[in-house]
Amino acid sequence: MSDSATEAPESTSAPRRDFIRELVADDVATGRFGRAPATRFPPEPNGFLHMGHAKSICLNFGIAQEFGGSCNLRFDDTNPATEDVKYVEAIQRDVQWLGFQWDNLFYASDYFEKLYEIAESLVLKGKAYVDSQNEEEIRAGRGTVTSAGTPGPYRDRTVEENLDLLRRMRAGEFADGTHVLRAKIDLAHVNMIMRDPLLIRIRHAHHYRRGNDWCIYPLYDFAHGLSDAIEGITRSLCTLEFKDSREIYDWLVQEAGFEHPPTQIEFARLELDYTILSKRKLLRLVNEGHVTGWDDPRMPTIAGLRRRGVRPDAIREFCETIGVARKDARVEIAAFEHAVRNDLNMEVPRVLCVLNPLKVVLTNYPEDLVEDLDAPSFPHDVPKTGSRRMPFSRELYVDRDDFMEDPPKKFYRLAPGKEVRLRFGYLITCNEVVKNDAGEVIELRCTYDPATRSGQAPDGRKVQGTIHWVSAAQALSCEVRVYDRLFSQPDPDAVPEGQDFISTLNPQSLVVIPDAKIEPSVANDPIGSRYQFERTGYFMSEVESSTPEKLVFNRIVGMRDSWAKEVKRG
RNA sequence: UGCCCCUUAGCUCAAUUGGCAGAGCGUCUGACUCUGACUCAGAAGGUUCUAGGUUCGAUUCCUAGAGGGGCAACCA
Repeated sequence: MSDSATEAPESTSAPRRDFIRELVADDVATGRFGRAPATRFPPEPNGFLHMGHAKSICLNFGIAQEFGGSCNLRFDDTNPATEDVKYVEAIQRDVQWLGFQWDNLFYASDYFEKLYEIAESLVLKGKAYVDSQNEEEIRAGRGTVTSAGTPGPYRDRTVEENLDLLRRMRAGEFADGTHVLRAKIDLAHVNMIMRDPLLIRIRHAHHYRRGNDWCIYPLYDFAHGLSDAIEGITRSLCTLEFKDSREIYDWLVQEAGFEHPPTQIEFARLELDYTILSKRKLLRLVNEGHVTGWDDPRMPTIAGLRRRGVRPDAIREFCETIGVARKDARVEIAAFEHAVRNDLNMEVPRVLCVLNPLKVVLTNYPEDLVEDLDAPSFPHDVPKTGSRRMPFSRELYVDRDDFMEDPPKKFYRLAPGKEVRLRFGYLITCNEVVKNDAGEVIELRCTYDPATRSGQAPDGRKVQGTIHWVSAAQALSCEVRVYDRLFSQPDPDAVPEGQDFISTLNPQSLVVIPDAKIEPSVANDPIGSRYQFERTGYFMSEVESSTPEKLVFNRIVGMRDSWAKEVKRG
């Protein structure tokens, strides 16, 4: 009587929302902003996008989609020294590849005029002034976290003088660093950011979009919130380290007179085990040649993951599962790998490839016979169909890992006197081990059971192990690049004094196998095709490196491997 | 030693806003299997950072403390 399952409160799959989505839902319910939810993804074009950005992209574009709002892509290009069109192009490509389309494409550098007008209006209201102290003097005047700052000698310049100076700054009359525009707030404010923050600095530099039109450039705090406001953003999502900036954000949009201005919400930036998500550090890896470029398949960049073979669906799925919160978070790489496998498992065809070939001769198989075995491309639980033919002959290759001369108890692969099943083929038994002078195993001599072509033994005997193989004569030679985590410890930055994250680079992050053997059925597939190499992992033929003569495969991710765990345990 | 933020299972997050602490991933066990994969079933895993307080009742509210993080760039 107690098990009246029908009565259970059908836990309506209530959309579990994070705190940001709660706020946005509330915005919609109350009409707080008087407009549909509007977000933006605002990268500075000074590097390639990485997984951390993917989290932000999924959040910003996701919210726009879910609430019928809009999301802009805005380049926060206010620093001429670091930015470049090549990054602008890469970022657009990566966002689209991830599956998102912006409602508007904007550049903060297009707001320079508008921002300058706001600057003049602040001066006119006595809310901003031109400071002519040098960098050190300004820093000293700001005080410390435990002591108040002190007003500098230029703080009380007249509006006329400030306006004149600001206009001459813009006109290019002054050298870099001689003057700066500051908001006039409070040098003793408990929030350091509010101690007369710098708004505009002089930089006689070439900007990749504005050329030499401008010699004054707005700083982040001045440009960011106002750019949001200009675009009619409702919620400005950023990472936790900007928490203290919220106060100046609010101050500026208010002083600039925006109605229903946007509001900043901070969330935790993503940190991933065994890798680094910092554009500055990734740039170092590129510049110092530790990787081949921003799109090196070991890089946590979108471009690197794409080249590795990861599909955008997996990245989006991953971003959804990690959620968003206000607490610093280091996510296990296993969670990402799970998302990648989960995505690929249902999508890609199976194929057999022997990474470390060991020759097997079937001594009782006819010399010249080549059979054509039928092999389904998907397992029973993947709702896809298709199959290919696999040649089978007297000489085969199997993987060295699948043979042990003196195996432990639970090793159910090939060993002297033991029988295994060849995937899609026959049962074979190892009779003889051939070694070279150095004592290395170079060939196995086996017999096959002709009655087991179905994979079943007519007498009903059970065979524990099934291994993959290829026919030696027909197999294609290929290169396989086995990628592993870039760093050898979970937190690459956790190093002894005097060292840095470079010292924790994993020397085994790339292992090249120059001569692997793959079944011939893949010969005519388009380069860039993804596969599961059965029992080995997921792979993609790489467009950048493959040639018609020799395919090059990247390992996207290995299979979950409980045997490896068993071995590790001893 | 100022201000602000954070602390719930190994990890990431929940807990209908004060009412029996849950999910996914990971781990382990078993079932299934021509992939040691997938799938399925189950288990272990918690002093909700600590100490007080308010309350019939606190993960939730208050106070103090501890630990972690952010802020003193003419970077973003």
